[in-house]
Amino acid sequence: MSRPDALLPRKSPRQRRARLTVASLLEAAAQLIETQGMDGFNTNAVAERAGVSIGSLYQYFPSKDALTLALLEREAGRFEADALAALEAPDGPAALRHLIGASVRQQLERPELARLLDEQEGRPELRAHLDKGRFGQLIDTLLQRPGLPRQMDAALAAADVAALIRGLVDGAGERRETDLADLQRRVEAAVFGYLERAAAAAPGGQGRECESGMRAGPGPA
Amino acid sequence: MSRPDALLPRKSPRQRRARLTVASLLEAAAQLIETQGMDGFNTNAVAERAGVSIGSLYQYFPSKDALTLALLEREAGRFEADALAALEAPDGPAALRHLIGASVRQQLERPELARLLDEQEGRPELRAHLDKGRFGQLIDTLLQRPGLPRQMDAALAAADVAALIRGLVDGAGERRETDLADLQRRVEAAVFGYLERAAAAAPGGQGRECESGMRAGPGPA
Amino acid sequence: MSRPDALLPRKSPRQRRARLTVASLLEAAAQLIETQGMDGFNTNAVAERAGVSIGSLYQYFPSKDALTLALLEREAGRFEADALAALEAPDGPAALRHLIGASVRQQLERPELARLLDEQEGRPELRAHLDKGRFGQLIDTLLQRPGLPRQMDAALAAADVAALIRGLVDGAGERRETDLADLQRRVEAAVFGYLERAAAAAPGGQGRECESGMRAGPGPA
Amino acid sequence: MSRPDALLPRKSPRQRRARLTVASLLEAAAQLIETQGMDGFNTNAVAERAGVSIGSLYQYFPSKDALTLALLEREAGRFEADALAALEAPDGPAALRHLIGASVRQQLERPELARLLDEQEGRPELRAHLDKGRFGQLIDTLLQRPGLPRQMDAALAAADVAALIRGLVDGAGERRETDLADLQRRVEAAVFGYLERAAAAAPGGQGRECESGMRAGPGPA
DNA sequence: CATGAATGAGTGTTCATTCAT
DNA sequence: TATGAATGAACACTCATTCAT
Repeated sequence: MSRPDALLPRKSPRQRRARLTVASLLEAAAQLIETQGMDGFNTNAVAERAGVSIGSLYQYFPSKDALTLALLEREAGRFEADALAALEAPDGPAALRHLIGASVRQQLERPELARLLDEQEGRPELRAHLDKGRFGQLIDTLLQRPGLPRQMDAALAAADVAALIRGLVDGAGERRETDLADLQRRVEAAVFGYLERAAAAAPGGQGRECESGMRAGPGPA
Repeated sequence: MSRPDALLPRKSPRQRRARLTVASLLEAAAQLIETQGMDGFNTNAVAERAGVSIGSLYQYFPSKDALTLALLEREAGRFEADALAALEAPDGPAALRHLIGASVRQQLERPELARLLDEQEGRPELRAHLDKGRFGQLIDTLLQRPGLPRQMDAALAAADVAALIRGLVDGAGERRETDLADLQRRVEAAVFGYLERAAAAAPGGQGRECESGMRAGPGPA
Repeated sequence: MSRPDALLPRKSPRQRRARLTVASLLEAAAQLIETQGMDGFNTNAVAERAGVSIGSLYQYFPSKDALTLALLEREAGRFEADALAALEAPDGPAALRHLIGASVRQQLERPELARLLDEQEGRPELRAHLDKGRFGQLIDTLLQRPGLPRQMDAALAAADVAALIRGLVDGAGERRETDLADLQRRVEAAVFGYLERAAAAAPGGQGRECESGMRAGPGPA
Repeated sequence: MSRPDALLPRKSPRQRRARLTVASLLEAAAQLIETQGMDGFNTNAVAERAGVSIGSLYQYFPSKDALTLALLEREAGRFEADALAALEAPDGPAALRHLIGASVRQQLERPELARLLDEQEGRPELRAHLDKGRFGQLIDTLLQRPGLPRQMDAALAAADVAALIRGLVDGAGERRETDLADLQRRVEAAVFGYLERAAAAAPGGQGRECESGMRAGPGPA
């Protein structure tokens, strides 16, 4: 907590072995969080499960928070790899649908992990170091796409959409839902419903879009 | 964690002094959680801030979790006192609007507390002892009211609406929003949008309601 | 008390330093029990007297009971190292005399420690994990040797002899006796007297042994 | 621990109600010790089980040790009421047999209580205030009676006999024996065996008594 | 006198982090 | 560089005892 860089990985692993070590540490952390909750997530246990000494863990991560952060980023990366394809969708609704799909997939793949990491993102120590709103920014971008109702405050709408997606998928995860398609359908209902009505509430909103392409299309594979 | 009743209050305060002690303990816990996050929430600190000895805390709460639970219930009680009025609203939309209002008020009054307590509700040790889904059940009831689109799976829809409200208000709390009316408007957009579209998606959905009383009315007092 | 393995040593010390740590912890525990009684036996004090941090104690002993158990076993080991030679004695009486000698030596060496540890053995949490009756079993074996009166219920007789030895030497320890030879003489009187008379009481007991080799011989060195 | 009289009952209960309160406190203590071991024996629990406030407990007993002591004395009194009849026995062996009978009865009636209280007697804080060796003194007296082998050191022999009886009956209690007659038989074997041989070992011991009235008679009623 | 709320030193235990080897 | 022994601040919780009501 002392040094300002206490959250950055201590060194980028250049050698292959080092990269492997880092990867096993992250996966060990993920598994512990999944199976035992945040209570079971302690550095000694992570090291042990990774088959590495606690000293080695601190070679690569200067603090527990740094490890948490790295895991958060690993998951964010996985999500983005999936979500960025949304940018290539033909129009706004399709793009948004793809993004929702990515969220749903991410969540239902490792629900407990996703949910608990979501909570960690709220921790003040981590928030500062998080590419915060990368998710929100992506949505922000997509909301500009044609075919979606123009929002008064785009950033706010993006944040709302992000929060709304997160709330729904976390809830589904807690209930151990597994039906991706159904969840996708409901999230789309909420997102597109919100966009339409929030926009409409603004003076001069465009009711016309009520029957636009926003109506549930085929959705992503 | 030893006894099964380790979460029930240890003894009910009979004397006035005792009731005061319990109240200060709960409020001290609330304040600590608000100002320092869950990290600052430890039994010794709670007792100190309440101006009471640690022994007194354990006279009334057999464990830290019991204290957390009691706080959770205190807040749930406050919410319900506000929310139950929804049952007296003339129709479904009005009732739902009132419920959303209660949620928004609760959240924006003590945003950090509300958010962190929401997270605590997810802890397995507590979930079991929680009147789980009191919120969801209330919504479930309201969704049956006339004026709202009939949902295929009412319980699921209720859970979704609950998750969606919670996601949006938590997000607003994190961003330290203070404009209750605007937040209310957006949550209504999401909720009514979801209900309409989720219902519509079901075969034989009723497009007619698109212009029904669900459209933003004056909102709750 | 939580995990079932909370009494097994947590990890075996591999490095020399670790072995030293464990040994000092055990000896510190022994000394505290000796000098301050069980009241002074608390983990923090043990660690401090051992010149080790409390954390180190818990590296090797998962709980206070585990430490107690280990100490119990250390002492049992010392006793057995001495007592097992009894098996090589030429006949029953000689063997029994040797065993009594070992008991007497053990007791008078560190009387308070021996007495208090004896009491600990009775604690339910520990009894389960104790090679219970190793002492009794040894006696059981010796009682089969020639030259000793045959007992009706050998196991019961063995238990009685064990209890009787323990009672006498504990009592002597409490009185701070130091004359090993005299104590040995009296314990032999009780043990052989018991064996002869308990056997005689059974129908067809052999009064003949009244003047056998059971009469106090020279005893062990 | 401060006042020198911290172990004496704070006041002799004169009124009938007070005597009742004291009695229920003692019995509550006894039951807690029996059922939960010394761990369950704490002042608050005793008061609660006795149906009395903790404040009242401290009205009658200035400290926990005072309560323990009083319980110890209650049990000693019960024992003596039974044992003193031994003084009226016609000869030494009969008297001793009666004493053994009293010990056996006392032990098997409430074995766990008896055993744990025996251990408490060893506590330094209590030993000082105990009519120590009332048991030993009684034996001492009995050993002077005709018909028993003369011992060199009568006090030592008495202590040995006491320790030996206690060891055997405690052991039997731990094994949850219930056959009073058999236990009595074995204790007599040990006691008389010890007396005969310990005496015989002294120069000029009287082998003659080998077949004296010490041989197991009918035993006490 | 009885009550029971309040006290607080004390105890067992955890876990992030350091550093000698 | 990797190891794992060691550290110690921090924390949950207990219980003998006091004292205002």
